[in-house]
This record gives sequence, C-alpha cells and structure tokens, in this order.
Amino acid sequence: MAAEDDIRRTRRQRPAVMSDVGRLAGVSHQTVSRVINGSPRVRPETRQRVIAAMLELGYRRNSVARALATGRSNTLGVVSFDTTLYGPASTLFGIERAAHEAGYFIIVASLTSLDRASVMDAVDRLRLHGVDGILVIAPQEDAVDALLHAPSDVPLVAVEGGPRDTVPVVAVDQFAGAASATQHLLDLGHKTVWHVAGPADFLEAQERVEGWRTTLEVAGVEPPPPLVGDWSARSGYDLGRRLSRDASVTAIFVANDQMALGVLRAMHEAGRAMPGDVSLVGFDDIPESPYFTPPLTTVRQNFIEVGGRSLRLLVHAIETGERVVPASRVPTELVVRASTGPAPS
Amino acid sequence: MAAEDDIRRTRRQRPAVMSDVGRLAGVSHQTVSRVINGSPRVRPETRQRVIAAMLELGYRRNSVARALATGRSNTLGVVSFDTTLYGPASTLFGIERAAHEAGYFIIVASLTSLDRASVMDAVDRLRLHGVDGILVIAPQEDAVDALLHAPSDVPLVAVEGGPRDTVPVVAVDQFAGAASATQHLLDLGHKTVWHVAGPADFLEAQERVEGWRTTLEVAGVEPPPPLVGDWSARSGYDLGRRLSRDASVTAIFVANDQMALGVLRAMHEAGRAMPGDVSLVGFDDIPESPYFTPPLTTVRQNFIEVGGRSLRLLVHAIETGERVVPASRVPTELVVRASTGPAPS
DNA sequence: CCTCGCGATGTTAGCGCTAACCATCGTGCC
DNA sequence: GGCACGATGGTTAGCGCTAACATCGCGAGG
Repeated sequence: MAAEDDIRRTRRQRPAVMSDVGRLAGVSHQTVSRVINGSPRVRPETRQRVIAAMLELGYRRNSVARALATGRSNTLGVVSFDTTLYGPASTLFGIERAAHEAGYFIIVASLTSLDRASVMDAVDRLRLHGVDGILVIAPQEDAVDALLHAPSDVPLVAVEGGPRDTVPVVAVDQFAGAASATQHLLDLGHKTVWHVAGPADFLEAQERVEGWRTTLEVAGVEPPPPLVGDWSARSGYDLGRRLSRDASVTAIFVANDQMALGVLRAMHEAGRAMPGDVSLVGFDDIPESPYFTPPLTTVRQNFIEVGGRSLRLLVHAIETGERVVPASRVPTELVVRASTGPAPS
Repeated sequence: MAAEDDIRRTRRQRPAVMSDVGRLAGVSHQTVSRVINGSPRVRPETRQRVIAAMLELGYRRNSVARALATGRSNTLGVVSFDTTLYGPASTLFGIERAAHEAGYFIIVASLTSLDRASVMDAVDRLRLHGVDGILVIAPQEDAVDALLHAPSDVPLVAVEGGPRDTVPVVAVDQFAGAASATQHLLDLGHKTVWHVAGPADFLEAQERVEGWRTTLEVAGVEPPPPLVGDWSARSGYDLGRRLSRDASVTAIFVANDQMALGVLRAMHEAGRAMPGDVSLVGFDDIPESPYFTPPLTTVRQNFIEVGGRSLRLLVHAIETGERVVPASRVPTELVVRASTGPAPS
C-alpha cells in the first residue's frame, strides 16, 4: 500500500503533504504539525525522524490550508496613493521591510485617486481576500473620511494622516518640520517667508501651512498669502514664475522638493540668484535634492521609519487584539544645503 | 434549531458562511456556490432567493477556503529591486493596475540586493505563500542566474532582463533607446559621444552601452571609454567632474536621469554652458527631468506598459497553462528638450 | 403509459491544516 | 503494588469552500 502510494506520488509529482511526511516518519500527521509548529511535546528522537522525512520528501507546508484552519493569513493589505511618488514608495518600502521581519506578507492596492469610494473599495477587496489587517497611506481628507466609515472587523492603521480618534495614526511631524524650515529662513534675516503649499485637501499640506503660518505669527510677521500647487515640479515652476516677478520675495518655503525644483528653475530663468537674491527650502529630501542647482536645503522625512512604525503598530494590534490608539509622530530633520543664505541687504 | 443558530450567530457575530445563506434561502450550500460562481444550472427564481439571502446576511465569500478548494489563490508575487526607485516603482504600479483589472492581487517582495540568494529566497517565500505566479523585476545578472535555477512548478515571468531561453521576458528595448540618444547627438554634429553607464552587472546598463557603442561604430567613430556609475545622482556628479575637465567632451549620453542630474550639476560648477559647450542626454524621463537646468533631453521608458504587459503574459500562462516564451520588447521614445544642441564650432 | 433524459438540486468527499480531546505508556509516590 | 500523573502521540472534527456524483421531478418520445 505504501509502495502503491509512492508510485502514485511519483507519477503525479504531487507535492508532499503532512500525512506523507508522517507516514514516512512512522508518526501521525498531527505529530508532523507539532514538529513544524515547535510544540515541546515531541520526543527529540521523533522530531529528528520527522525532520528527516520532511527533507527527504521536500515537504513544504501549505499556507492556504493553514490560513483556513487558523483563520489567520499572515498577510496584510496596504492601500496607498500613487506609489510612483517618492514618499509613498519609500513608506511602502519601509512597511514591506518591517513586514518581512515580522513574518507577514504585503498586498498592495495602489490608487490613482484617494476619493472615498476608491479607498473603501480597496479596503473591501483586501478584507475579502482575507488579510489580517490593513494599512492606509491616507494623506487626503477624503481618505480619512472613508476610514471613519470603514468596517471595524479588521485592524486598521492609518499612515500619514487619518482620523486620530478612531484609528491609530503614524505620521511625520509636519508642523514641526515646516516650523523649522520657516525659522531657519527667519534666522537668516529674511523679513518674511513665502510659502508654496501642496493641494488643500492633503493633510500634510495643511499641517505644513500651519507650521509655517504659526512660526511667522510667533515672530510677529504677517504671513503672505500661500500659493497652492499640486506637488508636481510643473506647478512649482508655474508658481515660481509668479514669485520671481516680485522683487520683494527673498525667502520661500516650498511644501515638497519636486515643486522646489520647479521654483528653482523659474528663478533661474528670471535671473534671480540663489541663494543671493532668493533663499529656498524644500520638504522631503528626495535623493536628488543635493544635486539640484543649487543643492537644496530641505526638511527630511523619515519615510522608512514611518512605514516601519505603522507596520509594527498594526502587527501589535493584530497579535494582542488591543485596539488602543497611540498616535505616533516621527520627527523631521532640517538639512541645510546651498539654496539658503542670508537675506540680501 | 434555526432559531438557536440565529442566536449563536448574533451573539458571536460570526460572519455568515455559505450554509447560512443556503439555510435562509431554503437551498443547499452548493446551490449558493453555484449562484456565486455564475453556474447556469440554477433556476432564476432560486438565484434571486439566494441573492436576497446573501444580501440580508451580508455574506462575503471566504477566499482562503476557496483557494484551498481550488488550488488557486488569485494572488501573484512580485520580486523587485529597491521599489524606492522610479523605474521599479512605476513598473510595479503598472503591474498592480493590470492585476487589478485581471482580478489578481499582488504581493510584493522588495529587495535591497538582487544577489542570487536573496532572489531565490524571495521567490521561495512567495511560492510557500501559495501565489499562482511570480514576476521578477530582475535587471541584474545575479537575478537572472537565480531564475535559471528557480523551481518550475509555478509560472514565472521576468521583467526587464532575464534568461530569455527559459523564462518569458518583457523588457524595454534598451538598445534602440541608447542608439536613438547617441544618434541624436551625432546628428547635432558632435564628433563623438561619451557615455556614463550604469553598474556593469545590470543588464539594462549593458544593453545601453551596446546601443551607444554600436551606433558610434556604425558612424565610424571610435567609442571613448565609458565611465561607470551606480545610477545615483552622486555618482553622476563625481563622473561629471571628471568629464568637465576635458574640454574635448561636447556630448554625453548618461544611462539614467538621476546620474544626468549629477553631471549637469558638475558641468554647472565647472562653468561649462549647456547646451552651448556640452550636450547631454539622459534615460528614463522621470517626472522631474523637464525642470532640470536645463530641461533634460532624455529617452522615455514606458514602465507602465512594461508592467502591464508582463502581468498579462503571466496571467495568460497561468490560465492557459501554456509555457510558451514570447520575449516582448517595449519601444522607447526620445524626448528632446533643452540639454542638447549643435556641437560648438 | 412507461421510460429515457435532462435540468435543477442535494449529498458526499475532499483540499491540507490545526485544535481539542483521547489513549497509552512509564514513572514516582504512598 | 496500585494508582495518579506527566510525557508523548494518535484520533477526530472541523475551517469554508468546490468538484464529482447521486437524486429527483418532469416533459418528450416510443
């Protein structure tokens, strides 16, 4: 019978399952399961036999069956806005690395729009697929709104913005970052600091505006009206041209490095020297920033840390069943390069 | 009994399963399954009853159980090198979008190194997790090597490089792209074209070198020795400084836009006018290229298309069981901007 | 009018695993 | 020396679904 079985196995090339291993080792499939899951109630000698059998058969456990039996898939879902952008991509990378360490797999749902319907749909698809938890890289108001109405049967963590009260959130301290950039410019003697902001519906953009505005107000300076871009270098360029025509503009804080690049280019074209005539601070510290002309002073966000921290928070929630909500803030770092200098006298 | 069951369900808040739906609709769980899977052998009236019951119970099918029963998880794995970079990130995005359309989920394994062990380990983890197929974004020789030794029990497609003979490959036509860049510079009257290459173990880098070299040779020009960078702006800067000291250098083809940015910066510092003294062509067309100083002439790669095409190839292989190997090449497009001009006289 | 055939369902067996509960042994204790 | 108990391992039931076959009822054909 065993022989016949062997033949069948060889013919069909069907991968070995637990009972095959058990049969070869002379134990039950359950003992094999015990060995695999590190149960202490197996005699060392038996364990050895089982291990040898597994090796001989090239046994690999079937995670799908395991997931069905345990109700846990060891898979987490990530919903993110356009993973082509440096920020989300880096955050995702951080998440993925931490997930690997924690023994989880990551399923990505990358959206081109963070409107409520898209986010809810993505969350739903992931739930349906049986993920153990979901991370939402949700810097937009609509996404936050969607999260408020999200079903609560699966643990959820928001990354970069979200409804603080209902969902745990891990985010960079945008306010402090914006404040440090603005203060840096004031410290250099600039009378005021202009701001090129991100889209109004992005929480990050809002917080950066707040940090900038508050810093100016504390310094007793009336904040000039912020200009609003869409994160792209193109919009930075367009707004930069506007700013370049106003000779009184000597310091600009731009809400991300791409737009800063656009502003830089506009200033070049207008013949304004940097940092001689105009000082510029960006946000993000993308890998290219040190090679802009001039090298960009910017606020570094530790995306990897944000990703890692949110993942660990989610895993903790899953494994302990706790639903506590520790909002976590990751600090920023001002990186001073050559795009900022003393105010022109 | 039904009542008792109802109570239990309500108490436990356990999600409804097929037999619950069946019970409510007065049919067997199998009929419910038929309805869900669109089997024609169900009376319309019955179908309606079942659908109504599903709605009432908020039934959601359990994909894990389905996967166990069918042996198909509707999940694909992607192994990629550093998804922080624009190329891999965009390719991944394209893959993900196409996967969504095809009804598949994507699990990412993002590696910091493409050495053979890492790639094999990642492929293995994904297989173990039960993916139906694997895509490897594998532009490096080691990865290709790993793929040659990959187990063949799961369909596999290589993206951007791979062993053409054993594994289906979808890639951008790097050779033609490099040739078009080089030819463009020759057409502008430059005597020769220098090349800043990517790391030698990257297939893309190799093919770009070949395209450049061949074009020069066909034009009867002896190719100068290529300089080798590591894709980063920093390495472009370092090599750019070297090139900037040689007044005979008037045209450079750089293997990616980041390095081109570094070269640009080095030229600026050396006071060489662009494109007056030196013309430069990059590769990739990242979103920032149009805003470099000067705006960069470059070769656009359609990453989204590469991703989408490879995904469809993989899905086809999975669903038809075919193992044909159509290597697929995606064309490039030369985008002429302001960093190239006539050779100085 | 009876049977064949087919459409519409139900029944039964898994998929490969884990969880919960038994069975069996040897040992130490009274 | 009998008995309880811990150590070890086997047995049995699912997890929720699909696949394959069995069943039933009804209209058509002989």
